[in-house]
Amino acid sequence: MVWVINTQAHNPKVTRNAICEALRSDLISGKLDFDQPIREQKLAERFGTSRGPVRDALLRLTQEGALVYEANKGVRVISPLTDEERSVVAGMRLSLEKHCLSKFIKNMKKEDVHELTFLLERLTTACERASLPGVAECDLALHRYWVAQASSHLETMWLGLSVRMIMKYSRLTKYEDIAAEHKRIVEAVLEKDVEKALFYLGENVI
Amino acid sequence: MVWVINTQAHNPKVTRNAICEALRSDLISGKLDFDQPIREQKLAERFGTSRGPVRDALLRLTQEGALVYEANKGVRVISPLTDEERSVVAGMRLSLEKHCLSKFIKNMKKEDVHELTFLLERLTTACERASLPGVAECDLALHRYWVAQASSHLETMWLGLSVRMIMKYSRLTKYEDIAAEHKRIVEAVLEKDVEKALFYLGENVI
DNA sequence: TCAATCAAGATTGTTAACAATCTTGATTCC
DNA sequence: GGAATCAAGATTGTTAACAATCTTGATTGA
Repeated sequence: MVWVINTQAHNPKVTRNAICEALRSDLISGKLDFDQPIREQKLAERFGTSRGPVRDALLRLTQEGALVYEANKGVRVISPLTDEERSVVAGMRLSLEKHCLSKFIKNMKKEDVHELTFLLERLTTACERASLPGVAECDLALHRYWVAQASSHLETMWLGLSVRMIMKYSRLTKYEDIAAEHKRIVEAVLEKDVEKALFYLGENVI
Repeated sequence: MVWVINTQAHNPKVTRNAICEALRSDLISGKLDFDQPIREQKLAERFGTSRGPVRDALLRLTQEGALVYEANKGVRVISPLTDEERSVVAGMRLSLEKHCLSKFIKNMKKEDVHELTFLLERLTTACERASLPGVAECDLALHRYWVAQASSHLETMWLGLSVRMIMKYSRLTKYEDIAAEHKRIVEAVLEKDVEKALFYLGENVI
C-alpha cells in the first residue's frame, strides 16, 4: 500500500487548492510557454468546476509570482527572470534555506528521518526515470520539507522564491546528478552535521 | 493642484485592488489585532460590493503573508514573526533592496528625482504629524519606488517581505528619526553615491 | 454537575447568470 | 490601399443565491 504524503496542511478537498497545485506543477515542469495567457473558462472545464475557484487559484499563483495579472485581461505566464534577478533570488533563497535547515537539524524528530529518506528516494527514482516534471517536483518537495518544519511563516516566502527560480531553469538544467547532490545533503542532515549540510546546500542552490 | 501618484501600474478601479490596498493599510497600521478573524460579509458591506472581490483581496493578502487561511474557516491576521524569523526576513529584504537601489541609481531619470523628493517630503510630513499609519505607508512607498523601478519581478517579492516586517514592528518602533534616516539615503541617491546610499540603507532596514 | 447530542445560526465554498471590457475582423470612408 | 469605425464574439468583473461546513448554545441523559 502506498501512502501519499500531503505536505500541505490544508484540506486538499478544497477545489482551489487542487487547481493551484496542478497548475503550479504544469508551470514548474514547463508545460506552458512564457507569456502564454491563461483562460479561466478552459481551466474551469478541465477541473470540472465553475470559474470562481479557478480565479482563486490564478490569483494565488499570481501572488506567488508564477503568473502575472493585468486588469480586464486576466493572467499570463510570467516572463523569465533575468540572470541578474535570478542571482539575487538565489541568494535570498539560500540564506532562508540555510537558516531553516540548521534549525531543522537541531529539532529533528524520528519521523523526520523517515520522511527525508522517503523524499530522497522519490527524487532518486524521478531522476532515474529522467522525467523533468517529476524531478522538479520531488526536488522542491524535499527542500520544502525542512523549510516547512522550521517555520510556516518562512515556507510561503520560500515557495515564491523557488517557483520563480525553477520556472526559469528547469527548462535548461541537466538533472543527472541532482540525486547525488541531494543524497550528500540528506546524509549530512542525518548525521546532524550542520556545517557539512549547509555547505552541500550552498552547492545545490545555485 | 495635487497630483496623486499611482505606483500601481494596474487600473485602480478594479474593486479587488482597492480593497486589497485599504486592507493592507489597516494591517500595516495595526488597526487589526494579530489572529483576529476577517469576515468576508463585513468587508463586502464596508466596500459596498459582493463577497467575490473581497475573497480575491483576502486571498492575495494571504499569499503576501499578512493573513493566514484555513479551509472552511476563512482568514485571520497572521501571528507575529519571531525575532529569529524577522532577522532572516530583514536580511533577505536588505540584500534585495541593495541590489535594486544600486541598479536604480545607475539608471536614474529626471522624473525619478522629482518623485523621490515628493515621496521623501510626504514621509517627512507624516513623521511630523506623528501618525503611525501614515508614516508606515510613506516609508514603504519610498522604498517601493526604487525597488519597482529596478525590477517588477522583485517588487512583488519585496512587498511580501516588507509587509510582514512592518506588521511586526510598526506597533513598537518610534519613528521620530525615520525622516532623518531617509533623508540621508535619498541625498546619497541624488548624489549618485552608491556606496553611501547602501550604507545608510543598511542602517535603516534593521 | 458534566458530557454528549442536536439544532439553529453564522460563515465559507461554489455556481450560474449578467455586466463591463477587450479583441478581432469586416466595413466604410478618404 | 490604408486608416478609422463599428459590431460581434470572447473574456474578465461582479453579483446574488444556494450548498456545505463550522460554531454556538441549549437540551438531554446519566
